[in-house]
Amino acid sequence: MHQELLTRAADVFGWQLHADQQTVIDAVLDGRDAVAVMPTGSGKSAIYQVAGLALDAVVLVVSPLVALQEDQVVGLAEHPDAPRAVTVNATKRARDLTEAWDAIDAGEVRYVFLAPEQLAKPDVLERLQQVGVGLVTVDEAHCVSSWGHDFRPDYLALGEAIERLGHPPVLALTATGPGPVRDDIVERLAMRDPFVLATGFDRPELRLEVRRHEDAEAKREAVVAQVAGLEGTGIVYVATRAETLVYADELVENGRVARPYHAGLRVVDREEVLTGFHDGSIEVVVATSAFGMGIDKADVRFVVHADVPESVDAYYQEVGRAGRDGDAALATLHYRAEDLGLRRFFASGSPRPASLRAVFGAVPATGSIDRAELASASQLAGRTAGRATNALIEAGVLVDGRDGVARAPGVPDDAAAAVDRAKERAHERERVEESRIAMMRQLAETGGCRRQFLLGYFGDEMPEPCGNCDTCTAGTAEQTHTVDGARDEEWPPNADVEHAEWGRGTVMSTEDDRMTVFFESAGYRTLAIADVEQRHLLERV
DNA sequence: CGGTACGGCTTTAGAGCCGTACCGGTGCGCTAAT
Repeated sequence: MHQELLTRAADVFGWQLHADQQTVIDAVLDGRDAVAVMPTGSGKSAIYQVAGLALDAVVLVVSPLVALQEDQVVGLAEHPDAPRAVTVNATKRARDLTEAWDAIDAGEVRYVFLAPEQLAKPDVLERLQQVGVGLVTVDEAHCVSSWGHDFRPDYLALGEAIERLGHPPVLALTATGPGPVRDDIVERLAMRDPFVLATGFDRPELRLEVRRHEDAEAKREAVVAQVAGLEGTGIVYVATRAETLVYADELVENGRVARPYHAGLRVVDREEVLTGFHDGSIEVVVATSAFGMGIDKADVRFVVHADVPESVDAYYQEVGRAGRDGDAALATLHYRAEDLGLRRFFASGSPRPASLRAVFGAVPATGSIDRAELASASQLAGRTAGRATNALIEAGVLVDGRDGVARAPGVPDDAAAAVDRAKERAHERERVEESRIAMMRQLAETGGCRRQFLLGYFGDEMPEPCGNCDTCTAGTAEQTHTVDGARDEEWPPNADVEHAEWGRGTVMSTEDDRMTVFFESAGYRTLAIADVEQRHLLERV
């Protein structure tokens, strides 16, 4: 990287960039797409901010939460020599929005922060096309994979929006990107031969524990008793909004300064909890998964899961909020197999066939239709229409085109066949989701080292048990894990394989007599290595 | 999928059991009512 740019980064922002950051900056300045998977706090934002110093065009930053965008703009404005940054979103007053766009048009703005929903609006895209975008950054890029399909459909249309901006270099940033998620991001954002950087996932200062329960009542008592006795600040994650209230009450009765947090609270209450947590006046936040992105407190001492998370990815993100200062921290999962039921329910909501038919029927046989028009033409709620549309696009019967959604070329006019294909594809997705829950179950139920399992899931091999988890302490980890170098050579992590029924897959990890493979159509599958070898279940491809 | 609330039932009046219906997470943008 040029010394000149390093000097400017130091002058403007006061940063000494480390080698990882520099290689990614070099890649995007060379015009390449890039994916950077780096832990929170390792300076991901510095990558696009410094790249922006070297570019003479707008740096678009797609970010999931408006509140985070405002924080980033404030953060940039604290550096007097930093280029100007603005946000574009629906919460802004009309006058401020006009002023922001005027400044963008006049070339006075370098960083533009917005949510993917903005890029779904034709006028926003048109104005950005005219002013010219030099780099598209997708922050928290795992949202593309986890939210795009149903919750926030506009995430899936990002790839098309990027094409319409002339495909400037695309930079995807996330802290959680195991192979399958990374591949999904690359595909959805239509990235071309991206430079991929994934730095270490291990957080050795976190002690990992799982406590198993049979009875729901006993579990609740155990959680309250544990958290009441823990030192310092922490987070208790629960599955439902109602539980945040129950646990917060019980913790208060047990002498802790605890507050509930979930997305249904009034904005002022949410802000109060966030502020109190950050300044230390609130010791324990009992929260649903809404309490997450943007939490940046160094001295969180514990994360306790009162309910099992939906995936290993979610678990790792949530426990990763403890111990950012590098001091010892505790992550305890209170596990009941029955709690997985709620996760299955959340994962099971494929679009109804009637919605698929309505959307397909509303797309003209020739030409295309705007996504917003599609919702009204199909007489469905916006979100239902968006999900059904994405399901049809995923199934390949519709395409996201320049002027909206259109019939895929070469696909028959037959609505029933189109709906069947989309149903089949949605079913595949459900199988993948179920397999992710199954991996969470394995992590909770394994007698092996938790950290070895966790790192294996992220494609990082850890040769020895970690010594800082409950199974290592209990001694079961040592018994369970046997490293077999020869086997590892034959089925190394990230090897591409083919299975007769499940098709193409990627080896995630091998342990004991089993190996875990991620299949695009069937998700995570654990195979007995003896079977694989004797019955030739897998082929290297 | 699993928990809970509730209505109806009974070896019928006070309490417990059973079956059924319902509910459950994440945020953007926009609109209507205040």
